[in-house]
Amino acid sequence: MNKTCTKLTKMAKELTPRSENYSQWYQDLVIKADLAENSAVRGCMVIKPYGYAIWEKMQAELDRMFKETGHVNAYFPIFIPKSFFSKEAKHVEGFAKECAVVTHYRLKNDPENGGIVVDPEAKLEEELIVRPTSETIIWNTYRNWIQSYRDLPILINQWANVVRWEMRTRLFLRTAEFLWQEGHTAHATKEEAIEETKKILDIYADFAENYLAIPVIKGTKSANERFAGALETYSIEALMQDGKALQAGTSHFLGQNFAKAFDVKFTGKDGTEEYVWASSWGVSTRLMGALIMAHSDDRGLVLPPKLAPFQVIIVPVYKKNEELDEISKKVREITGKLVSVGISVKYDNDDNKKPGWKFAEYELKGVPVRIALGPRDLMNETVEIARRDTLEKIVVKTDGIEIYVKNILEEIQKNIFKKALEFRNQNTCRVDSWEEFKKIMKKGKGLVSAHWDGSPETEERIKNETKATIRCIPLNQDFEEGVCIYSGKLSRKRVIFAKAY
RNA sequence: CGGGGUAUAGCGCAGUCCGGUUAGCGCACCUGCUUUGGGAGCAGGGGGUCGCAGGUUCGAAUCCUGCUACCCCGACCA
Repeated sequence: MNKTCTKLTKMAKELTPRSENYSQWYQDLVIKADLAENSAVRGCMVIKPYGYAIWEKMQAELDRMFKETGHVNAYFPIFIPKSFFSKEAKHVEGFAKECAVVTHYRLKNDPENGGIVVDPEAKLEEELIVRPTSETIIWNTYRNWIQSYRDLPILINQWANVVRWEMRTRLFLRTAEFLWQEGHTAHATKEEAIEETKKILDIYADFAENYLAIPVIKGTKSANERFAGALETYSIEALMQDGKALQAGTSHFLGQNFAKAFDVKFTGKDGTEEYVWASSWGVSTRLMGALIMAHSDDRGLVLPPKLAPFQVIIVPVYKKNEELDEISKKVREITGKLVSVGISVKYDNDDNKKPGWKFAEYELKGVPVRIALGPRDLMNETVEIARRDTLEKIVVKTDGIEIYVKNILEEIQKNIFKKALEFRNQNTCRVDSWEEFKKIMKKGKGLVSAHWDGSPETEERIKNETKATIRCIPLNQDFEEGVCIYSGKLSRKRVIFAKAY
């Protein structure tokens, strides 16, 4: 029984519930498009080259945004001594149940049964936790780096893998091991740390909307959903095509919790000693899942041009080899023009595959623009251009093609965001009665904006009765008098409810 | 950890109820010819410890027992 396909088939159902042949296309997508396949390791993923190229594009853009705002990259160990981990009470409570633990450092041959066993002699004095997140080991390090206000702020980001031994995994959305970036900043004042937390949230929202082309809602988390060890968790929340919400990125204001746990103090200008203020923030390969689930259609992926490993695929159509030579010559000319305006291009002149096969293949891979070029075009000085988002085809003159394609790419980027936004608008509603709320949640689709009395108990009861959770308390909203949908108590704000991944 | 399912070629599956020659089908793969503007056609070919270990039987993919792995629904989840 193939794990990959079963899992992906299921995921495809979630992606495109309206599609009849989802499983076929998604298997094709993932296996042929090299997005990912499950490895033998429980709940982990293999990201194949094409999928990884998308991740690299994301990395590159985010990295640039971080650096433009004064952040630098560094790297810390994957192993965290157990004692570090338990220093912040809430933190350990939040992560203890999902940690991989290293207890030994050596194997040896098994003389009795053959094979290899863990050498009992090689037991570690202190167990090591495979990082589920790096706050503890980083703050333990920061203690040695920070003495004075002159050492602050520290604005460090780390690109790394982390392991969370989830009871249940979902491809891309919740894997046992995932790749991410985690920022860990240290500040002299509370205000500065909060400002940093919000600044990063803005970067994430900007990235989600302008690169991933996924509209997001910025907000704060309720106490129940807050990061273990944070005073405030900000997040961006997105709506997937199956109507479920996805937390796409988080930015945490940690207060002085970790500074206190790891005794990180600094001397201020006035000579007084104070604990350092902190933020931490991250986005992960979950964004790959978001990208797939937000835009895919029955033909496969739809990639925003800004994140496509290549934006244009050129497919030659020919019968004889001499024709291919002619076409290839023309393609070199066209490629040169496209590259000159910053467009990335791939030319697929593989003789083993027919044009029709290639058309379908690159649609699965979500390549934004396809250019087909055959003898007919050579004669007329034209090419056929096809858009992935609308599937429209049009024949245009090769003269000035670079401007034409550049415009199309920009249009696609805007258009898929617009589509996603329209979908979200259609699937978001304001609800003021408990009966209506229950009815909507029974269908389990979409975002619901409703009043909540602010108590964790009410939140818990709503969750138990409907499976809906508070995704976030949106920022920048006007106060609005109302009554809690569940308890009837007074409320001054609406919050976003949804079923979530 | 509870409930339900699955395990047969690289992938997707049929065959299991009711045991019986040489275990099939589609895709993929290899060879040849014809094809090439939307996943080509024909002909031929290769590939299997039927999840593992026992048992019943003249005979087991099929029945029995045990085990393992995976999937789904819960519990859990920044």
